[in-house]
Amino acid sequence: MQTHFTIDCVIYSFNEGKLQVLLTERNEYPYKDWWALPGFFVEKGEEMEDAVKRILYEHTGLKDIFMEQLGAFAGVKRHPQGRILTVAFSTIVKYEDVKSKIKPMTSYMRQAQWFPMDSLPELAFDHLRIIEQSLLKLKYGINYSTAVYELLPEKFTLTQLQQVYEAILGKDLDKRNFRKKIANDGFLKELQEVQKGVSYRAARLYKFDKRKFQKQLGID
Amino acid sequence: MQTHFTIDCVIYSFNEGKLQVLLTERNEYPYKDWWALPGFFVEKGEEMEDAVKRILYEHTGLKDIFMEQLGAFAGVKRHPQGRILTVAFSTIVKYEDVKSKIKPMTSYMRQAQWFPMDSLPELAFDHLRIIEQSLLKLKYGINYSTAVYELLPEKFTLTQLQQVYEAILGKDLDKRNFRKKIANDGFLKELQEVQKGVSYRAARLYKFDKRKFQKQLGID
DNA sequence: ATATAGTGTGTATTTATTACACTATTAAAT
DNA sequence: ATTTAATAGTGTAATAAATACACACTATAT
Repeated sequence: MQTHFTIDCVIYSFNEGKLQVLLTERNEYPYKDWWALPGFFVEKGEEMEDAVKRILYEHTGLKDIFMEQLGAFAGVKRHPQGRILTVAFSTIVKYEDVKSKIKPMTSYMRQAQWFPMDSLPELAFDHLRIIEQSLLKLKYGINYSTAVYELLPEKFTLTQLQQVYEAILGKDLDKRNFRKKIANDGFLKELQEVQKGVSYRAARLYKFDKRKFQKQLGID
Repeated sequence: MQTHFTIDCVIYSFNEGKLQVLLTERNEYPYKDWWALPGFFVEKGEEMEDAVKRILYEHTGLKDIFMEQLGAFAGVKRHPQGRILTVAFSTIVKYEDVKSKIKPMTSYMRQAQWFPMDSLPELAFDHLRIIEQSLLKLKYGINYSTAVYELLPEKFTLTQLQQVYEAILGKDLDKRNFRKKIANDGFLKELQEVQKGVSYRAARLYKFDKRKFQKQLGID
């Protein structure tokens, strides 16, 4: 038996203290004018990983970003025109790296736009479910993945890092305990630099040291 | 674009102190005479969850067992005849519940047989990769799922439970610490019954109390 | 000078994790 | 009746990790 085969992509970034998701406005039936996850049909002979990269590139101008598979959604009724199996992926990009104007790339989609996770519009198909499931995965893996650092610029303050944790976990953390945990992990490189352009005490900047992270994880 | 659509199923059980996987011998090209995961094409209009149930039933005679999706495997080159997308699932059954003779159900597959995880035969397609990935998932989720209890009979001893943990984690555990952890979790109901038919001191039997487990998990 | 907003720090308590060795019970063998 | 073989069952001390909690410091804007 054959099925149509698409991929959908949950693209995260972090801005204004909030986790953001990239959505596009559909220009085709069904769900014309609804917001949906960026996604397309996978082409004949195309690896699905390449299709994800393509979508990411078309919507953000970014390349070579790691993407994680969430799973297949294949309900017979998820699409009014019969089964369309979609494999959902999630990827994380730095907000600042995405060109300010995201353009419509095909006739199927109008514009693309960031939405904060806590105020999503109504979504086409089962895309809300996909996003929810993806967030759960992000949450459970937060300490075993580099996701939080991919959401931040190269140099960041501990407060920003804490905000990313809080956004993903959906709860506030204690500042002192958080810093103790981070110091204890030892994945960060402290820079001899501080934040600029703030009208209050400037915070110290840090970098993520991927090598140390991988070494620590590898030992387990 | 359309693709062929199959599902493959990693069916686990536990016997003789080892985690076991059910495999079938292929009777068709490609990979004729190779061992492979039980799997089939999903039929038109059939939910993939129903296809998994069907396969489980055909191979074990069992129904109504929970199954977990592992993800889609869709490499263009995984099947010599062009892309065949497969969604892998895993399920767990009690060894004792499976009829002793597992019969071939279709012309595609000859026999089905349990193999202990630590001595699998060479496998068709990317099925070894699927099994490995599935085991990883089982391992990481061991404390947050009911998997271990699904591998055991309704009444079991603490030693049996420990063996299941050891089989999944792939390492030995300390008996006293293990029992302390289990007692501390509080998911087990101690029965006024002991093991029978053993030629040494009979161990106490326990039951898994699913309600307590779910309550505990829900509070988080 | 002072108001503002966020930075940066320590200690005590509780809770989990690890390491470690002997006695108790039963059925079978003698 | 006694011994043997096989597994069940149990506690404590040491260490490490997680939590709860409050105030002084500093850069900038006005």
